[in-house]
Amino acid sequence: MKPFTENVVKIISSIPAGRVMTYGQIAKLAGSPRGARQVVRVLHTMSQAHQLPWHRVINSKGAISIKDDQQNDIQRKLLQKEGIIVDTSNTIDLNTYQHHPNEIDDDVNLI
DNA sequence: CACATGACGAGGG
DNA sequence: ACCCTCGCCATGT
Repeated sequence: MKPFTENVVKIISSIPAGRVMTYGQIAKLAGSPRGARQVVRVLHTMSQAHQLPWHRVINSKGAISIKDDQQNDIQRKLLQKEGIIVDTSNTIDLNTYQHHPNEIDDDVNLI
């Protein structure tokens, strides 16, 4: 597996339940700042074999991006099942749920 | 090598 | 805030 693809797989695998990351954010961390579309490709090709939490990846606006209605529905339900609130326009509040890998684990252990 | 693909994203109207 | 266009780029064929 090529480095970029491998990085993307690792990053996506590391997203905790109840949090999300954006395509662009993942691409940047994986070493290709403008490679958001490559993240999409990785999701298509590697999701099954690597059992990726593909549903935790959304677009820069915080919205679920899948066009197919049924798949879109599945993603929304998977996210809600993890406690994430998805509003009526299929959007999630990034300030609340976006995962930033370098930060200290939140909530519980803050002073 | 040329070209198509794609669950994107930034910017402008 | 919505809609569209255009640039983007790792891979596969």
